[in-house]
Amino acid sequence: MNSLWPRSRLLRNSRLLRRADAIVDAAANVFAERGYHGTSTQAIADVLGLRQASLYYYFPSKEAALELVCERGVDGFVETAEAILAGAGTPLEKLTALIAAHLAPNASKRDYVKVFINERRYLPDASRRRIGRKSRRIERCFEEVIRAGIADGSMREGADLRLTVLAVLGMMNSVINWRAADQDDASVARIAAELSQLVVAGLAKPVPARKRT
Amino acid sequence: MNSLWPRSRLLRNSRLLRRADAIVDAAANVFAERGYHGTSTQAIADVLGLRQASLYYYFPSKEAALELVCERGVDGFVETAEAILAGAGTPLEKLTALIAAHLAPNASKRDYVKVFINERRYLPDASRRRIGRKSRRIERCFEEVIRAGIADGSMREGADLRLTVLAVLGMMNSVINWRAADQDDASVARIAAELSQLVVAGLAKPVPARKRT
DNA sequence: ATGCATTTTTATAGACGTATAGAATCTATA
DNA sequence: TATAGATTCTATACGTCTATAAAAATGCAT
Repeated sequence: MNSLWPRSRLLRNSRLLRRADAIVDAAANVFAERGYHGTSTQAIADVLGLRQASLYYYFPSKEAALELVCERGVDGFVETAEAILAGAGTPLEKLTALIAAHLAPNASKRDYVKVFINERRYLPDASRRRIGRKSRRIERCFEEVIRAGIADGSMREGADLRLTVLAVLGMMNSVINWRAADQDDASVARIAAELSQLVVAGLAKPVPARKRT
Repeated sequence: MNSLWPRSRLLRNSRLLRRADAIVDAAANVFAERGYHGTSTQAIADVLGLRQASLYYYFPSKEAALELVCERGVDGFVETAEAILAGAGTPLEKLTALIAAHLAPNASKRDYVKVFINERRYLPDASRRRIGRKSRRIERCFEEVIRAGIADGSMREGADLRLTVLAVLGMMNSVINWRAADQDDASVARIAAELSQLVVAGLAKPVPARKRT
């Protein structure tokens, strides 16, 4: 009749996890604002109305906190991207979907994404590499979709694939640093639409096709 | 017959300036690698084989050093961009030239540019605003050239101008963070060409024009 | 060589930052 | 309400960091 853990332990865990979540959220907030090295554990505690030393009940070190934040910052990106790649649609449609999906967390997880983008380089080697592997999987999704587009004739050949992907990712990742924090989710969708348009069609006006009939 | 200052003073100044240059160069180097807040004045001194306290003969504070580095990082960008805008050429040609000019310092002033891009947000308010004004002048150059392109029919209408400019700048500014440091100047030119192509033409294959004759 | 100005060093004040230990307080439940 | 365990607090060790002051060393013109 007993479950694996006593009820109290489950309760404890759920409360602990909720609180831990709030702590990491505060860390993300301050890291995003002032950068990892510019943030003192005191500043994180201030956001929560906690004492500086109390944080160490929830994580063993400041570095560990950064790791948690970055983890959440990149979480879901890979899965979503790979799902889009595996799903239905033309390469051009998938590219547009990838861009929209990549930008969506700009609204829902702003601080986490910002920290992931700007501060992950300060992670200790081990976790930086682990997280770097995820980044590379995302890059590969974009690569694959463009490769497919070239193969089926919908995208132009001749571009340096890797370079193009890094450029497009760089463009998308810059958004977190210039989009106003107080804008709504719709603004992210609008940005995604504009960036897709830019990446797919470019700025030049297409040569008008001769009469179709 | 006397110049404004005695010869010794000029000599002093030129030597002082050369040395100051080396100091700022070392600061740029370490700031670029570890970030502003991740850098101790000790680390800068180590690069030079100097004692930590000796740095303060050349600048009054670490913040002042960051300011000098950022200053040099953005220096020339505005002038070059405005010159291109004022010069001859079609908007599309000018856009390509702007992109090439914006990327060129990636090779020649790598550390300075990297610090300007990644660390300027840690500048004290006054200098951050001053340097921010320069950034906005650069943005305006891109805006103007696209506006001109739309006006003369060479670029497509309907895009959000400001958003497009920020995206293109974000794309270009990301280069400093992913281009391998040990590559030659030619690689920057190649990247510039690719990015121009991407921004101008997009990834989609143009609909083949019906027979021209 | 001497003397003056420049540059660098030593020494250190004083603030701040991370992390630990153990005491105090809170919470849920019997 | 008494108790056990969870959470937070106080106090503090200990290292690191920026910046200053004064002494020492160096370079240079005469």
